Amino acid sequence: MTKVLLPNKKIRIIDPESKRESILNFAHRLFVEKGYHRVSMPAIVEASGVSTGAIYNLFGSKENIARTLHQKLTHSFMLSFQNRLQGCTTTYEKLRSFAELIYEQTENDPAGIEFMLFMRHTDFIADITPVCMTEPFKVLREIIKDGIACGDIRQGNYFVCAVTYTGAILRPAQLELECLLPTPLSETTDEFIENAWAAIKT
Amino acid sequence: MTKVLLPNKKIRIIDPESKRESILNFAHRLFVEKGYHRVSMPAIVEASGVSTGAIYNLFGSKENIARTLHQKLTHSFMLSFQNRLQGCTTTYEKLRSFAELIYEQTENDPAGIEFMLFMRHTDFIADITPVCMTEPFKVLREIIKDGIACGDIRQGNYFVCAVTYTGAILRPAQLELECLLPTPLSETTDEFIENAWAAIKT
DNA sequence: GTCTATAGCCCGATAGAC
DNA sequence: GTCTATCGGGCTATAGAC
Repeated sequence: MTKVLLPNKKIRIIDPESKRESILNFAHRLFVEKGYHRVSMPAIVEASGVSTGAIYNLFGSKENIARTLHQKLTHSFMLSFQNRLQGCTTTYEKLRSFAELIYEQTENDPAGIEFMLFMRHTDFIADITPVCMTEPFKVLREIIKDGIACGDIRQGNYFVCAVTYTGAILRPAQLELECLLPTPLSETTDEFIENAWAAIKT
Repeated sequence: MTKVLLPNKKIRIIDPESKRESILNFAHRLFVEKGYHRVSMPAIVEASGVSTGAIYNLFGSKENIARTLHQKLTHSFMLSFQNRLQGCTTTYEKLRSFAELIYEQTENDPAGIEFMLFMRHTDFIADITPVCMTEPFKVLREIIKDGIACGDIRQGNYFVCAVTYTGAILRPAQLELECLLPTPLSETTDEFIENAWAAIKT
C-alpha cells in the first residue's frame, strides 16, 4: 500500500481495497438517502474522494456498485443469521432469532437494512435475485417447513406461512425506517414478534 | 369536443379530458413496467399520442403526472373499500373486506395496486403522503381500535396490530405482482386472510 | 492503475408559430 | 390550447496523458 500526498491536493487513498470500501460506503449512503437514480457518478466521486477513472476501473458502472453492495449486505446478513441460529433449538426460537436480527439491524444499521430489503433493486440492477429468494429467506422457509412437520406450526402451505411471517415481521421495520411508527420499534419488538408467531403457530 | 384529422397525420384526440385520461393511462403502464425514472417524457408523448406541449399544459411536469395518478388510484380504492364496508358488521368481516379488496384488485388491476401500494413514491414525488397514512389505512386502524375495545382483538397497541395485519396481508400481494408466489394468490387467499386474523384476534 | 477533461447522448422543460 | 423544434444542462462513460 502506497500513500501519496499530491502537491496542493487532498490526500488520496491509494490502496485499491480502501478505495472499494470508500466507494461502496459513500454510494450506499447516497443511494439510501436520495434514491439510486438521483445519485450521479460525480456525486459519488466527490463523496468518496475516489476519481471517476478509478471508480470505473474498480466497478465498471454505477449499476455494478449497487450490485456489489447488495451482495455484500446479503452475505453479511446471512452470516449473522447463521450465527444466531446456532443457539436455537425450537421453531419458535429460530423464527424469533430472524426477527430479532432484523429489528436490531434496523436500529444499528438502518441504511444496510433499507438497501438490502426495501429498495426496489429491479428498478436499477439488471438480473438481480429478488430479496425473498436470497439465502436467508430460503433458510427461513426450511425452518417453517420443519415447523409444520413437527407440529409447531399449523398445517398448510409452508410458502404461505413463510410469506405471512415475513410480511408481519418486515413491515414494522420498513415503517420504522420511514419514521412512521408512533412508538419506537425497540419498545414494540416483542409485540410484533408475538403477533407474527400467533399468525402461524398451532 | 372537436375532432380534427390533420392531413397526412394520425387522428389526434382534442377533448382535454380524453387527453388527461390517455396520458395518465399510458404513463401509468410505463411507470409500472419500467420504473418512474426510466420513463422519459418523449416516451409518454409517443405512447399516449398527446404532444409534449399539451402534456405540459395539462400537467406541468412529469412528477405531477405521477402525483395525479396516485391521488386518483387512492381515491378510487377508498370508494371501493367504503362500499364493501357497508355490508359488514363484525371486526372480522371488516378486516376481511379490506384484504379481499386488495387481493381482488391485485388480480383485476395489478398495475393499479402496484403503483398505489408498492412503488417508492418518495423517490419521485415530493411531499407525497406515505401510503400507510392515506384514508383507507386510517379507516383500517379505526376498525382495529374498535376491535380491541370490543374484545375481538387482543389487548395491546392498536397501531402495532394494524401494522402486523397490513404486513401479513400486503406482502402476498406484493409477491404475487412480482410473480414470486409458487401458488396463485387466488387459491391461497383464505389461508392468508386467516393467518393475518390469527395474528391479532383474541 | 490513476488521474483530468470531455465526448456524446438524452433528458425535462420551454419558446414561439398557429 | 396545441403544435413542433429546440435549448440548456447534467448524465454515464471513455480517452489519453502520466
